[in-house]
Amino acid sequence: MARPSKRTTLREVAEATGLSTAAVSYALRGKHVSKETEQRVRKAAADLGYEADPIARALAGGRTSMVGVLSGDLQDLWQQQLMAAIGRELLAGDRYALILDAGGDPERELALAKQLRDQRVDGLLVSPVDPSAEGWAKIADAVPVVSIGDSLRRARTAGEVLFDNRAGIDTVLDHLRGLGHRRITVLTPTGPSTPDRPADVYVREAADRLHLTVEVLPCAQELGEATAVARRVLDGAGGGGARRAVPTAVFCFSDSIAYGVYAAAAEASLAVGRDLSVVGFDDHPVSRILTPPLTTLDWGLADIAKEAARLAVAAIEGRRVRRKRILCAPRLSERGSALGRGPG
Amino acid sequence: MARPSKRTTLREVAEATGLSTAAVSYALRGKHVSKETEQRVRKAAADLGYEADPIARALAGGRTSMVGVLSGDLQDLWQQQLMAAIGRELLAGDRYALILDAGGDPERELALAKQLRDQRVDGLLVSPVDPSAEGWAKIADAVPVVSIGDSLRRARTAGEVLFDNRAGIDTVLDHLRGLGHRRITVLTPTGPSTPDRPADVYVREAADRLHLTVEVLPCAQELGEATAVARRVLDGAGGGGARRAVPTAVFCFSDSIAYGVYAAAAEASLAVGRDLSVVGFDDHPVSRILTPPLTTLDWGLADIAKEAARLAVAAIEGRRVRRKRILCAPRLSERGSALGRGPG
DNA sequence: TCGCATCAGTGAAGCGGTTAAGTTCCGTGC
DNA sequence: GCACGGAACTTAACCGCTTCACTGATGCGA
Repeated sequence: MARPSKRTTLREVAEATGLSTAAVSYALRGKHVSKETEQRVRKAAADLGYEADPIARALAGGRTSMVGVLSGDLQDLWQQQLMAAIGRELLAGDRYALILDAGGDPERELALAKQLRDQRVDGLLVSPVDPSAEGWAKIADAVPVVSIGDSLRRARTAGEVLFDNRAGIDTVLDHLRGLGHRRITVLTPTGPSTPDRPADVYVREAADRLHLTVEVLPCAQELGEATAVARRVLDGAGGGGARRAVPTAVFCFSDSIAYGVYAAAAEASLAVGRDLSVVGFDDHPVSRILTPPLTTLDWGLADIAKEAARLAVAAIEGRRVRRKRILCAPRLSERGSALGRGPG
Repeated sequence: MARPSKRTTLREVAEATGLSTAAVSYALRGKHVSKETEQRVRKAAADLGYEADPIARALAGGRTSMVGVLSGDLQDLWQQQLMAAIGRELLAGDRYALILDAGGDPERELALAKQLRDQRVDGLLVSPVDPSAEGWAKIADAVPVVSIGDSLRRARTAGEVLFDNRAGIDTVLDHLRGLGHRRITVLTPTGPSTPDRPADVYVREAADRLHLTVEVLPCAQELGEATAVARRVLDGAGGGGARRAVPTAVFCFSDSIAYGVYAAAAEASLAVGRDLSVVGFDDHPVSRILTPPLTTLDWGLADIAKEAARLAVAAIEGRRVRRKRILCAPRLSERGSALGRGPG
């Protein structure tokens, strides 16, 4: 529990080599000293098992080689995938990825971001719950921030990887319309107070254009809750409790939510694909092994992780980058969960 | 990019109140000072928007209220769930959970653990790749460590949450035998050099006892790779490449792997449940919405997260705890993926 | 031969807190 | 009336590293 084995400090290496701590500090970072002393210092450091204390280093203003990765809601399976992928990407570049979960709470999200900033992470990747929060500005001023999925409107970020949601929505609704669907329910993730996310707007625009009857409902990512919401939808008892027509297709803004619909459909003995079409949004690996495999959007998770990491690393290293705003286009992974139906 | 807005420091609060920094430091932690000054200091601190710098605090030897959560392999869907659950659990207790991923690499795992220790996390939760590594000892001496899923044999940990693997294996193999299966393939996660994990041993013991023909194969968590391995198994071309009999049941040591088997079975036009029985190990939320729903073991993930967090927090706060070794018993979630078959 | 960069290395001042060891001041018990 | 003890603060020494300003040597062109 206590800290028995004191670690070797810079000073000890200095004493061992007969140099000043400053010289050693420089030497170990390959600056400013002769090749010869550098070798000598490195050897001594190795012999003594010296490893720089990241905390002291951070306090004195150095790099930490830590990068914060902040998920808005780690309950979402796709976010889990994304965070893991980003983590690996960064690890490959010898940086430590600290993954944090805001649990869908905008205040917590900001608090965590601040904590990360205070920990002197070199950079911060965030898939935000509340992209328009004021707080981002100050954070982005202190550390390079790359946002994923949404622009941090109030902040000057180091880059962003965005999803062309409008394209995604158009693609899916087009597809569903082409299959003959007219009455569609759209399930979007609940942001406790998701402010001006324009997804709803896009949905309504597309719906108007395509003459579709859509209903947009918020829905949590967690399977149980998603199932509950889906149950109500398939019951015709959605939204306000008013009894209304059951949709022929459900378009879910995350595969997690789609899984809830599968569960509810099974309970109601509805065959997904035949009796009810379902479309997801993320192409989670599991989606392809469902029965029927989930028709969903593929945004290229691996690339997203790669691009996001690249942007962050570039910013950290002070490199300029040509395009700091990446817009990902979706590809429809057409599988078996959305099928045609006679008109009506 | 630069750090423009300097944060208010302890000194500034001291000056504002006409006290010494020491007094302020004490006051803010409610020690050693009169009620009156404490109030005065708190007010000044609030007015100035003072927030202690965690790095400086850590350097000086204080608490950080950060807890490290280290996953051996965040590719595994169940680990994703577990880490997320632990994160929430800790968050609820006002501690920051830093989730890291060792990517299945034992060396990296230790490096990350050290990094975390050096970051002065108050505690460390770890679901280890290599529980018998020497390195754990020194880490556990510097920070309270709670291990999940395996004992850190060489280290004096603050607690452990273990799974009764033997019971799990017995349960599943018993179950499969009862259903009439005799030829069973067991797919275990690859540890790059998983040393003395006794799972294989348990499997063989149980197999001998039950007169089963089992083959144990290592398998990665990632869906693509798991599918590839499963493909070979269903091909009868497993292991060494020698042609041999196809098993009637596959027992997977993680649901992730089971998903790979589902995928491979679909490719081979085998109906899971009828033509091939599959059993998983984790009860991932998605498992219940597969077709057929995956028969798997339920270890009570929520409780695991809760217990692990509890042990860690207790250790951090220096509380003694009655049982620092929790053994979780599995419950068989019998669903549709493992069904009976005639003898043979 | 001199003046002036340049290079290798040193000293010391932080970074922003914590904490052990005083220093005052004051109420008490005897 | 006085030594004593504790409350309330202050002083100053770190924690371990980075970095700025500076000192000597050395090289070198003029």
